[in-house]
Amino acid sequence: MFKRAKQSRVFQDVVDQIQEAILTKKLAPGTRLPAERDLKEMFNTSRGTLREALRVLEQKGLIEIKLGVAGGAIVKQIDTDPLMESLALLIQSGEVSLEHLSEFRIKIEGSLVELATERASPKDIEELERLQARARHCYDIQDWESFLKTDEAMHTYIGTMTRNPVFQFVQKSIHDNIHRYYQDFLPMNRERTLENLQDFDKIITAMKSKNGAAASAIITDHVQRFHDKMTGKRP
Amino acid sequence: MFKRAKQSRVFQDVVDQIQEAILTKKLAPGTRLPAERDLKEMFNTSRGTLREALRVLEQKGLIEIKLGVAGGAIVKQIDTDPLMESLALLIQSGEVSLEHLSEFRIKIEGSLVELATERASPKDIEELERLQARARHCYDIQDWESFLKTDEAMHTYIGTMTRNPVFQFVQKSIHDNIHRYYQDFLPMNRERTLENLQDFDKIITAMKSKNGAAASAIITDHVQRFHDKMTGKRP
DNA sequence: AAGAACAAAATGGTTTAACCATTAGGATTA
DNA sequence: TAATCCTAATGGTTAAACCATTTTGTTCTT
Repeated sequence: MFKRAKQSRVFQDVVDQIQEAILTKKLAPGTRLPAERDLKEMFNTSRGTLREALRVLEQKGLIEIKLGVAGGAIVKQIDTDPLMESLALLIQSGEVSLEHLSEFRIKIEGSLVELATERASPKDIEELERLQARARHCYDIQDWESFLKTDEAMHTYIGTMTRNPVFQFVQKSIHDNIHRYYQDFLPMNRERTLENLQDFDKIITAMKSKNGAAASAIITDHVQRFHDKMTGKRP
Repeated sequence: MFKRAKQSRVFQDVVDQIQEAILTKKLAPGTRLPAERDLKEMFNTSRGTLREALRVLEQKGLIEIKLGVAGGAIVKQIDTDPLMESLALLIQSGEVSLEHLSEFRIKIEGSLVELATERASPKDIEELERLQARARHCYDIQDWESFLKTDEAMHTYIGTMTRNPVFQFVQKSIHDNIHRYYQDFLPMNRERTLENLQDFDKIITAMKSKNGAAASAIITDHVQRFHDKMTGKRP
């Protein structure tokens, strides 16, 4: 029925107060908080306790701490980095496997591409073609590592095109984490890379003609093939 | 080209060492770390610095700290709570809106229900029917708050049925966050609640006959209607 | 005047030693 | 036997000092 009353953790109270101020924009991104020695006076606490609070806020991605004179705690623009770090922990701990991620991709990436197609601006298409050209160059000089990076950038950019930060986070974190362990499971070679290039050619073509359904179908198949290779159904 | 060399932050080194030990299962969940006064000796550091490290690990969700004798830092089973907290921060900061979340739901929840249908065990269906009965009871006594909680529990349970932690996290975090701000946008009433009940009746029926496509279609429509109401397209 | 070298000061990072608050478990008592 | 109290281990907090880094201004050299 009731929750246990708040334990007396002074630093938690400091965290809450500063977090509240940041979330309600009383402290805008870029703002520099007072020095630790001043903050400790304001909160009527010791410097050690205050620093524990700052450590927590830093870990949450709400502030960034710089050294030296003119240094201090600076309010950060909130981003998805802490989210991605948490996901990486789940993967590294084995709680989430690459197969799990890959299965999720199969279900989501088609919808994502469809949305991106609907909302694509001419500039977006240009950027995709620029990335695709770079990928082709990497293929030509057989630089698989750079190819993978470009591939990741393309997927991530398609996420951006949805104009929806949830999709953007999903896309970024999936590909960031998949690529981090890619080599262990599925080393790139000439054949796979070429297949990848051709798929993206088709996707960009479909996007240009605003054919979201087609683009979705192509990438879903693309992802499905990747999943099958990884899980060894078609080794 | 190069990253700046690691800054001398002793507590970060302590964090890394303990995190490494946890992720590689050298420290299993449930294990109790030595007392702070002992750890500080092992790492050859001061207690303050050590505590900053513990604070970070606690924030990451890797350990839990208990008070009193026989207390201390206990290795936690990693879960999705830190991920959900990060998402909540993004929402509270306005970086992600409920409309963004809702749009994401429309695209994903159909696939999720389809997967859940494929993998549903008889026990799962029983559990869903139990929850549905509870929801009906809440409807009968017009307890909208409990109804919402039960509704959230059903969605979350369907996530569990996918047997894929990624879907589980997505479902949990979406509904946890949507319901947190539900009342502000869309207060429940007799009509909406009844509609909700009927939709779930259909979904469970479709699941029982292993008709994933039908279940998917029903919930997608359900979510779409919710989204339209919230964004005011059909007020 | 321009640039290089140096010095000063502010700030975060760390250390030490002490005391307070909480809690499990044993000792005591009714 | 059961309730109560005491003890000791452990996390939480405080205080004062010193170290390390970095910006900024000053001085010296050419």
